[in-house]
Amino acid sequence: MPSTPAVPSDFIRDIVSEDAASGRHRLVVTRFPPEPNGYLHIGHAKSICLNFGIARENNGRCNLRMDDTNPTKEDVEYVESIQADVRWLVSGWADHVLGLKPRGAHAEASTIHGRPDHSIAAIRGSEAAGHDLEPFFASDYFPQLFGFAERLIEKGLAYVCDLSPEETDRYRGAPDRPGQESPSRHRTVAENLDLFRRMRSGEFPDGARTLRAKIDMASPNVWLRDPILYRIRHATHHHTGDAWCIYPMYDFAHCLSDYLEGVTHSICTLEFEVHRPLYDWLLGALDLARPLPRQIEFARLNLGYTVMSKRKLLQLVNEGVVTGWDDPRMPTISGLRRRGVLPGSLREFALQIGVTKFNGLTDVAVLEKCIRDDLNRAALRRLAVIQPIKVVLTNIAPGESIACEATNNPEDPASGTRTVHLTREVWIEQDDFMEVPPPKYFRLRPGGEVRLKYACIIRCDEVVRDATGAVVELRCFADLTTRTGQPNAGRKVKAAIHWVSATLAVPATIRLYDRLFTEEEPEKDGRDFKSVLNPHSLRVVQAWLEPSLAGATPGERFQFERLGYFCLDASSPPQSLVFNRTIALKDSWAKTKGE
RNA sequence: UGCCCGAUGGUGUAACGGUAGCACAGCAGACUCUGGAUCUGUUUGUCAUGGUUCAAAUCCAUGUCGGGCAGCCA
Repeated sequence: MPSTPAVPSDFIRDIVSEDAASGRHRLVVTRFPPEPNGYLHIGHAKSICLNFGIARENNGRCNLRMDDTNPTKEDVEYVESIQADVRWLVSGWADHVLGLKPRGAHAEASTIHGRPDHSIAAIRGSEAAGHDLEPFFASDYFPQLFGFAERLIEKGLAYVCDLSPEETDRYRGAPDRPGQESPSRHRTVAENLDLFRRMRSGEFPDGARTLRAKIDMASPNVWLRDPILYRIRHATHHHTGDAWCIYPMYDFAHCLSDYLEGVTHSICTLEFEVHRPLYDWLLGALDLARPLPRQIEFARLNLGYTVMSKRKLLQLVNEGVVTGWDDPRMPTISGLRRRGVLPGSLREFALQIGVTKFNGLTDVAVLEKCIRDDLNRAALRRLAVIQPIKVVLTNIAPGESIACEATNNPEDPASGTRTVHLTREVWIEQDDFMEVPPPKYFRLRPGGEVRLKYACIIRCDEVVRDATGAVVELRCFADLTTRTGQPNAGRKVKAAIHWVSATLAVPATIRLYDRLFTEEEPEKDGRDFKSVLNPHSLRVVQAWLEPSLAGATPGERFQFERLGYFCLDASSPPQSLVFNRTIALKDSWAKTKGE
């Protein structure tokens, strides 16, 4: 088992600890602020674990906030899925620090030391009983944000600009070339206020005007070249409907949303590093009454054999490469869940990979190790045969059934045992028999012996072929004195293989998943990620399962011995069984065999 | 090419001027009624060049390489 320190440490946690120790804040508050324009993926899981982990370690709070300032890209379907995914991931670990608000609550005005202020109250999971709660929405702050914008205008720090999108682009200059001031830059405060209010009342069409901060068109940081704060968009918003036709930009909305919620540490990914001066400028320009939040950036997750952007994942969904956002091959949280991954595995993964500013590529083996470790401890063992070959046990009578006791989970003695029945005809895996085996092959061969796990040792006496010469049946002798509790139970053979009774087994459909891409870096050297899709990422096969599996419930996970971990699909129809393979067991024989 | 950020074994990550450690992967072995799990051992590393210092992965300088930034996206 991986030995991860109980209290993780990284440069961000160090900063938070120092701030907490300095007494600068009453309570450590972080936030997880996804835009509801897609499903959450494992990269978001890293961020969730960081933000909720910090809140948890400091007995603080982590607000879930929809960063929904762009009505044309967002949808309620996404806000629903995001909530479900966050709750699932955090459940049993950090629910108590999950910050939400009473449904319908808005930011409220107050006065602090004679200065006007606005803030919104949060309720932590630990005090949530009896409340009807919902996430925070940046769009709930549109009224306050509008007020902050007016304040900026009044201070001469923002102006309404008449430049068209193309002109704005041209005037911005380039990273190595200063920009040029907009002709609108020197309007009076009164004129700006009037124009901004008319923008809001719907007097102008999309793109006609913007509100911009007045900073420095010659700044080497292009985000300080009079960035746009508001744009006109006559569009219906998923949360505010048609109440607004101007919408704030990310940079303006984000820092102030953090402030309104009392966020102390605003943790985001590296691409926002160049935005930090703007984040600080905006907060600094408004003379705010309470301590300001602080932005800290870390490297986003890159994982081998997958892509990690919502845009590309959406493309896979839209083009039918996968069946949906929750296709078990997707690196989405919902995909991993449907695949059978436990939330604790993802949390452990986040701990293992750490948090830095180095933009690296994480080996999927780390994730797989976390998934296996978790499932190894939790999953009940069952017997199943995927590629069957028939074995006839010649010394067992037709209709005879021999009860054998099978361990449910060797890692957890409390899980007890169950009974499996040995009959004259059983299925074993085709891989577990070879007529002319290579060296070091331990399984069944003509004249050889192998143990049927939990049952007895069998000896292969005869190989039966069909007209084409293909092996269709093995006739074997079952040494019943080698059963548990029998005199020869201790007899050793080189291998124990899995099996199911051919007469009692239940059929099932099994979906065998493999990585979605054939290359560890699908987009290496600018190549199109769709050109390296793995055509065998899904294989559907029929299998035979031990009868006890007929009662499995959707979402239930098992280890099919020697094969891997499997999860009854959430949408498995009641009268038939559909299992998803979460992950195969490590197979050192495959390595030996491969050379 | 302007600005910002980064660089420690194959991969990811510690060491906060004083013994380069951990995890994953790999390899070898032990054990095993799962070729799983477990256990033991083990290969491999401070981007380069200067400087400061008794002492540098760590501080400074220069260079190299990698990433980010020029949406009315977030």
